[in-house]
Amino acid sequence: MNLKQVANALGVSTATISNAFNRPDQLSAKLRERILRDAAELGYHGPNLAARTLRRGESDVIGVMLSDSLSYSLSDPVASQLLQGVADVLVENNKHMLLLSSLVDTSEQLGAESLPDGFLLYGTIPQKILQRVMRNGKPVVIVDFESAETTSVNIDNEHGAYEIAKLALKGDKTETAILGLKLIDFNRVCRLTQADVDMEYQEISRSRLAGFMQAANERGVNIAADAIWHIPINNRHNAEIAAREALTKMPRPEVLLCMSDVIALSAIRVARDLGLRVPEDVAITGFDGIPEAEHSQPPLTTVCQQSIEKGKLAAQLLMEGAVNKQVVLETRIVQRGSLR
Amino acid sequence: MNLKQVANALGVSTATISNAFNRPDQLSAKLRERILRDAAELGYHGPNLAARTLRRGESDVIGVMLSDSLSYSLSDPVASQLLQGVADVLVENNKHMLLLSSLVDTSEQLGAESLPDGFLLYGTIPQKILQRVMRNGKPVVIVDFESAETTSVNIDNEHGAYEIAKLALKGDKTETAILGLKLIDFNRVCRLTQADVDMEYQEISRSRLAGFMQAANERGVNIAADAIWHIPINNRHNAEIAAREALTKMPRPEVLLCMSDVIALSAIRVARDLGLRVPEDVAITGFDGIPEAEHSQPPLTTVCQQSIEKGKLAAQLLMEGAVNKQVVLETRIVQRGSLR
DNA sequence: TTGTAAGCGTTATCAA
DNA sequence: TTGATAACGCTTACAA
Repeated sequence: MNLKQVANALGVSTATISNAFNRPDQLSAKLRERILRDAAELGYHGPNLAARTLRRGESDVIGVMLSDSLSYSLSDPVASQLLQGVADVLVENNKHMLLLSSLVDTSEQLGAESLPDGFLLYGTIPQKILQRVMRNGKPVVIVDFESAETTSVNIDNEHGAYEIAKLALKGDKTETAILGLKLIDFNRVCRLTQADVDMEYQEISRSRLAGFMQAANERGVNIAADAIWHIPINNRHNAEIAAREALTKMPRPEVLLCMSDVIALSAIRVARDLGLRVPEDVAITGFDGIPEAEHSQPPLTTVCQQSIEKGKLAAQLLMEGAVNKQVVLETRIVQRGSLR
Repeated sequence: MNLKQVANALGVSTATISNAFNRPDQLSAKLRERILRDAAELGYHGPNLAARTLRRGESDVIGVMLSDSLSYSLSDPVASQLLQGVADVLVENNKHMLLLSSLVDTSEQLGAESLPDGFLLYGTIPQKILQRVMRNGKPVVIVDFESAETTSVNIDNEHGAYEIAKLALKGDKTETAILGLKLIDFNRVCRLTQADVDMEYQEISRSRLAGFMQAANERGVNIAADAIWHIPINNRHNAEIAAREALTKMPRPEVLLCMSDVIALSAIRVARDLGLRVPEDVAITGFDGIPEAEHSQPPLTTVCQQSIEKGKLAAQLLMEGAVNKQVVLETRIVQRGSLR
């Protein structure tokens, strides 16, 4: 059932049907009502999106490209919250959301990239793919990733990390370990070497590391490379492995600086399993401010980033067609029981 | 940059370019290589999806329609897990995922429904919308929702609820309350009346209620209507309100049967706030088997449904073009600390 | 292996 | 308000 058939069936021209759906001002209200109703009855619910897109050059679809796999991203609380914010704004603007992953590199995926009117890219997207997406000339907003040529929304990772580490290293605590995110290019949990620490690697994890290290420096605390864990995937399983290693290390850390709440929450559980009291035996800090962080025992002291708001803002900038605007959102420390 | 321009630039015919992307066997491997490389250099990454879809009648896009808002669904652990499973299988099959919500009813949304090659519907979708989606003749698989005319994936909610209630009501415990999901058509947390209990209402919550009630009957336990809470939205906020009411009710419940893990986890927290020991003062059970349920204190005894697997299976059935196949997945009880 | 051309369902323009 | 028509970018049958 297509527009032409509907026009025939209703005894009006195709132009009138098209206008009924796209330009209400081009016909009388009654006629429009009648057309919409009768068309629906015939099983015609509006112009075919492919044809309409081809003709208009606009699909009302927004591509949301995630740096990780879709299924990982949907399981990660931070990515989920970002998507919630994005979804809210897109729905409000009558846009549809097409999920893409920068890990998929098939010709089908490349073809799909021609459909959206604009893109929202989340996380560390390979330069090559970013270039490809940008070259098609549609609006792009990137989140949690820096690029001078694009509108972007970021948080000040280094500052947030600095602030919380400074808070954690207050007093006389000195034995400190860091449970990091993906810090090097290796797919298993491990400790860093000094060479790893000195390496350049453009990820938010590096900014957080820099913040931690600066605070440690200022407090006169030394954190050796082998007290820093690389956690390639931010999930419970990896986090528990690293937390167990860190908390059984001798001398035992009095402070555990974690680069994500997921990691910190796992660390709290591991500490409990090991019979350690938090924060008396070991203080633990997180990063992100996910909802679960409020409800652990003890609740988590963390750096709150408003992920939902970040998603909303990014989507809004995309809707507005913001050009080359770089936004950096504030973070704030939320002090709870895991750190006195 | 389109296929024709690329053909001109490379000095070959449009058919050859098209074949290079779609039918590798129609030209020599070297020529194909050259074309793909040169085309990419020109900024052409493959056929325009709208045009390709229009011509082929296939978009490689699958529409995933959620009964709730996108942003709520992304925040709900069960829906998220389902989406993870779906995403995995779709990506494997080189399909793209377009998110839709049955709550959105604009002409844009209706238009968007013309794009996908098939639909996966999750949750209680209004009959009218289900009909509309089905009328366009594309494959449809529904999840957590029953309809004789469609392939569907469900779990046996009544049986799962029956089993866990039977377990919970073992021994001499009799004072019981139920924290339900959406049981009536009202948007605030409240208790039921007897009339509400007797009402017909096609939701999984009703099956779970039936299972609870049957087990209670068999145990000789009476659960009054005013010991059953209606929780219209499955989130922490609503759950806490209901849990607080239930746990401060006199006589105080010894058993709290919750229709979701999100609710049960909130109930555990509320119990702790009230100074009640779980399970000594009040035993609490959940439903779903979300990851967090393993890590609460105490960990939650619940009915495990494998939501990720459910999503995978549904997507597989959709990919296979299964016709009118009704699958009911097993649930299993996982006994942990919240119920002895 | 190549070139040609019809047609997918729409929108927009133009003249009536 | 209508009807006719070109164009959007592609795929594919067919002939070369």
